[in-house]
Amino acid sequence: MEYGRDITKPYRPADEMTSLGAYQRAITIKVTRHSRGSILLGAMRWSNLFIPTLRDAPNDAEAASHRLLIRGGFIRQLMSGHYTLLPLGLKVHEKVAEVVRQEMNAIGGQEFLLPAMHPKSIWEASGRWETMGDEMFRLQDRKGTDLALGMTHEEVFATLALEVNSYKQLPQFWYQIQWKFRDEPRPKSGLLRVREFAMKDSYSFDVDQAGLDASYDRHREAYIKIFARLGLDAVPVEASSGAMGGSGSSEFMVRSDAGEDDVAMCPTGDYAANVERASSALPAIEDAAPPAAPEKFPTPDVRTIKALEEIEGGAPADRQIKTMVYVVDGNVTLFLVRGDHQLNDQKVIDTTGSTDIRPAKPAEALEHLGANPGSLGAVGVSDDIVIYADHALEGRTSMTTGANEDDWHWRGVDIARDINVAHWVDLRNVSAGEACIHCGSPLEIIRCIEAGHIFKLGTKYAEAMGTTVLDQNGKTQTVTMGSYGIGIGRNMAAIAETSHDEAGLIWPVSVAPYEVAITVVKVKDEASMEAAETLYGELLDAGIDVVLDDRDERPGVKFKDAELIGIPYRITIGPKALEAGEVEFNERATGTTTNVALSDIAAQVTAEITSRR
RNA sequence: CGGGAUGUGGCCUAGCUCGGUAAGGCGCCUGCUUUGGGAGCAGGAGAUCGUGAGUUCAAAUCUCACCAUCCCGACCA
Repeated sequence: MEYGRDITKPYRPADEMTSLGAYQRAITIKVTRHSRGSILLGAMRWSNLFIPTLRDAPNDAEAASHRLLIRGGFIRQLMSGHYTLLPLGLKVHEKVAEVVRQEMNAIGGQEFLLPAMHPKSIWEASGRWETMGDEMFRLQDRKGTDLALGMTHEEVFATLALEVNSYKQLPQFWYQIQWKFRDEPRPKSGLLRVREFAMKDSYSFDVDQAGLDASYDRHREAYIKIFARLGLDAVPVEASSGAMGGSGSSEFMVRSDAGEDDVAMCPTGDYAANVERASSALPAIEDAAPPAAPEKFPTPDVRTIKALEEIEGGAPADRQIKTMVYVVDGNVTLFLVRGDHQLNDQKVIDTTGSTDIRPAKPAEALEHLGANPGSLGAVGVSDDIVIYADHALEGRTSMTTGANEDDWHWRGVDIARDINVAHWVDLRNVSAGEACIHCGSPLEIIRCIEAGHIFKLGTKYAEAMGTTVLDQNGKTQTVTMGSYGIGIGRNMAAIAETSHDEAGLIWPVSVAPYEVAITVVKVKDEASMEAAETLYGELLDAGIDVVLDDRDERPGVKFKDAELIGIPYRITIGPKALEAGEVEFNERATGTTTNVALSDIAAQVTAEITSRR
């Protein structure tokens, strides 16, 4: 009897499988919308599958997830930021999406599917046709009408919600899993940051703030469950709301060097925030009593904090005021932080509420302040220059700062007395080792992947679209919205990034491309192949997503592939053990192998897998 | 957009300094041998050396331009 490449000899049902339609149905992974139980599993013989594994990763792939997803035959790049999901990649992607879908449904989410292409008008209504800038892909149709490829869907959903008219219909949780297009300035690390990707985006609609708070909390809990099921250790952290606006947001962060965000975390777990908005407690500094007025003193060639520390009559960095000159909405604006602190750009954006921000050019500083960078300060500047100062400078006296005259500085500056601060705000970067604002423990700064982000949007978009309902008093109320996002492919990459070893990927059962592989050591051994086919049928019947490795390859090749691809369990059928009525059962994550009676293996594997879904 | 790097069969690389018409490994095809950890032998297919221009008797190699990709910084799921 011939095995191996013979696709005309399926396990079952033999007659059905000979029709092309039945065969296609069988090999198609179909994930239905409502429950895990209805995931239909295909007939999967490895000898017929397209799983192009590679021994070497392309040299321009650096991130572990990127390398392994390519080597394992999950993805291929078409161009920068655009990836093809190969059959194996699509299976994982669908399973991640299905976990998300189930948890959204569990909190009452209703699934939609919105167009990816939008008219200019709705983006103009929210003001984002302008503010999204180059991030938005734009195009025109044959009539010359301006269109955009959707990068998010607040506008469209808020428009749909025009048909909700009564508070009695609220809250509503609406979501979709759909493609987003973002013209990222720098796509990177395989699936971690791309320009075209599937996102689950959901939106809540409530009559009031209390309703929004509750909707937000329900999403937060759903997200915690989602990440737990995906095998991701995702920590909710306080986040900046960025371009979305709104009153608050949390990011779900997965610790990884491949990430792009830094999170300040208290080791006790009582505080975690993106450095874009993190704060910390600083020890108080005792200042000497200031002189009656600041003193100007010569500082030839001093242009840096460090140089000012070292010069005769200078001051340590924590007694200096660093003056950063920016242009905000066209106006020169000063941001002051302590000399040893770093200005955080996101905090500048968040506190000013503007996205039109750039550092001033030296010529602009010279024009408005009278000196070049290195000698700039806020003492005695014109009243029409708005000054923001960091909290760490509040109450400080006897400070040193630039005198707005090259080669001169002030000392003895009493900030309250000498500088006209308009806004006392948080502007500085938190550094590792600074004290937690809750418990005083030293904070750690941890590199993370942003796996999800939830926002309290408030009424911004509903107002723009005119989305209102009548409340219990018959009064018109603008609905208040939340929006909640999870990148499907990004999460897939995050799992790969955090769960692999030298041999390859280690998928959790919940998203594994196959739950178990049956590896036939010697396909030409009839007894082996028969046992394998029988077991394969039993597992299919039990609803297990199983692949039969019936390739006529040496066993080493098959073991390596199964490990690279990260299939959680492997059943090895070899002639010797089989004579004793046994097969090997191997767990990918631990590497443990046990011999199990052939008669017991199906039940044991099924129990193991179903307990881990 | 600023800085750095790279582009040679499907994948990894050599060749480039010092021009002479492309080499090896993996993979693929055929045959034989092999069969519990990426097999061996023999034969074979597959490359306008990113694109274009220039220099030269001659360009993968030198020059210029462009394109693409990756990495580091400003943005976000």
